[in-house]
This record gives sequence, structure tokens and C-alpha cells, in this order.
Amino acid sequence: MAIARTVDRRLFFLFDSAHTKLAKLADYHLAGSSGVSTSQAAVLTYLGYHDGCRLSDLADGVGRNNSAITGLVTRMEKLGLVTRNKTLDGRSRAVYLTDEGWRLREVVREDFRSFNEKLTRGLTETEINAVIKFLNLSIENVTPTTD
Amino acid sequence: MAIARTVDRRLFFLFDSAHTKLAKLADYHLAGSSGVSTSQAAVLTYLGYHDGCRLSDLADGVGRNNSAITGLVTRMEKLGLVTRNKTLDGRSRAVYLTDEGWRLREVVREDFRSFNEKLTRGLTETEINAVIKFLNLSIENVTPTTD
DNA sequence: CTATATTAGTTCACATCTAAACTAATAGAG
DNA sequence: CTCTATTAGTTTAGATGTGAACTAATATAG
Repeated sequence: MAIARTVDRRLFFLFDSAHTKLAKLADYHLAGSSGVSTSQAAVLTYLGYHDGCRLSDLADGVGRNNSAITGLVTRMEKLGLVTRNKTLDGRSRAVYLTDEGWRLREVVREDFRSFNEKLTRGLTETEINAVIKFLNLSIENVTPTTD
Repeated sequence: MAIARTVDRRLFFLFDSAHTKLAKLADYHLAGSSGVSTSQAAVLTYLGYHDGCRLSDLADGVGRNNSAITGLVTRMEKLGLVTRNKTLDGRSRAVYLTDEGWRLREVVREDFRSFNEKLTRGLTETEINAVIKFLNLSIENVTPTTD
């Protein structure tokens, strides 16, 4: 328990550092092929499964708030990757991938296949599952605010 | 292997989502006590162990680049948490915690003790170690760029 | 000793995030 | 049907991050 307890005290900082490095690395990977940012890649990926979803659903799907999504989608619209369309409910907007969006989505998918493989290199199946459990717990169980 | 392989494809996105949530949660925790941001808390923590280090060392220590550190330290200087001092080498600057910085550092330490405990809730010792291994691998082994 | 290379930080432009305040549209109560 | 509450997105202000270009200082080669 002693060792883990020591590390526990810095677990979040460790997590944060790792995230910064991985995000940078992911951007580096993407820059060489699809050219989109990691955040935009997440949007492309999500829309591939939920094309035409509302902005709020997209926000939930990629784990960001509506405000972040507004900016992200606006930039992606300018790049010609997505479109914002009206819905039956006048308050909401549906987001669709454009042809170019679909094309890049495939490039991104391939990028991340190899990237994610690299992430798990050196870990056993059991260890990978522990990591996934930890990440899911972080997302689902540790939330005090509804936002 | 089938299940893990499916998840592997989205491991980074899962990681990214988890990070966004945890960062928000950490900020929420800190806001209620020390009042500093997560990034600033990382600086306070690191300086507690390496008071007077160079800006570049601080950047390495908290996993950010020099540019990010310049801004972060400037804001913290304005808040009276740190000072920038000259060194023998005229190019570099040493960063020191002020008295207020040291005080807040203790508050932050206590905040994170409970926060990190919460993070590991529901995980076994073995699983926690797998997570730590994964994070360390991410930081150390998956780096193609030097910066 | 000078000319060039390296190193440490900063500045700039801009992507990304958050929270809070705001607008617009729908829903629901009476 | 109208008034109020809720919901969906946007806007704003500001913190944070990146990479690239820049300044200043030290190191090193000749």
C-alpha cells in the first residue's frame, strides 16, 4: 500500500502530464495526414456514428460543453467539414458531415487505429482493461456537477 | 482480444474525455479552497519540491512547454504566489514560491490528497498500478518530439 | 578576440477550454 | 391563449495550451 499511496497523491498530476503529452503526440500524428486537430478528429469520429445529431448530443459525445462545441463546429464549418442544419425543434441544430468531412473521417480513423495501438504497447490485456475501467470510472462516477 | 481491440480504437478519445472531466472536477475542488487553477496547483506542488528551479525545469516538471510556463508564471506572479529572480546564467530565471505561495501549496496538497483518493475509489491495488504504468509509459516512451 | 551556434525566455497568433450571461424557441400551467 | 419555466445555442471574458519567430545571453570554433 505504501508505494501506491505515495503515487496516489500525484495521480492527477501524472494524469494531466500524460494527457498533455498524448494530446501533443496525437496532434503530431494527425498533422501528418488528415491535418485536423485532435478535437476536430473527435468530432469527425463521433459524427461518423451519429451524423445529424444535435449540437448538445455532440457535446456529450465528445465530452465538452456546448460553448466549446459552438466554437469547434464553427471552425469546422469554415473548413467545409460539417454543416449546421435546422431541425423540427427550432431551438436545436443538427450537425452533418460533408463529403470532405466523411473523407477525412476515414483518414482520421486510420490514424487513430495505429496511434491507439501504440498507446497500449507494453501493456497486458489485463492492464489495458484496468486503464479502461479507470477512465470510464472517471467519466461516469466522479461527476458532482451536472453541467 | 476482440473486446479490447474495439476499445483500443477509441482509447485516446476515452482518455481525452476523462481528462476533460477530471480537470473540470479538479478545478471545482480547488475553487472551493485554494482558489487556484489546476495548472497553477501543479506549479505550486512542483515548486514545493524544487523551489528556485529554472523556468525550463518547471516546464519539464509540469509537462508543459516554455511558452505555457511564461504565461502561467506571469499570472501567478501577479497573484503574488511566485517570484522570478535572476540567476548566474543571465539567460535563465529562477522561480521561487512566496510566503503566500507556500501557504497555498499546503492547501492544494490537502485538496489533492482527497481528490486523488477519490480517483482510485473502486479500483484494486493492481488496477491502480496498471493505470500508473500506463500513464508513465505515455509520458516516457511514446515521445517522438523532443520538446 | 570575433563570428557563429546554442540556449533560455518571451511574444505572437490562434485553437481550445470554461463559466456566466444572454437570446430564442418550446413546453407547461392556469 | 398567455405567462412562466425550461431548453438549445451563442456570445463574452479570460485561462490555458501550441508552434513559430524573436531577443538576449552564453558557449564555442577559429
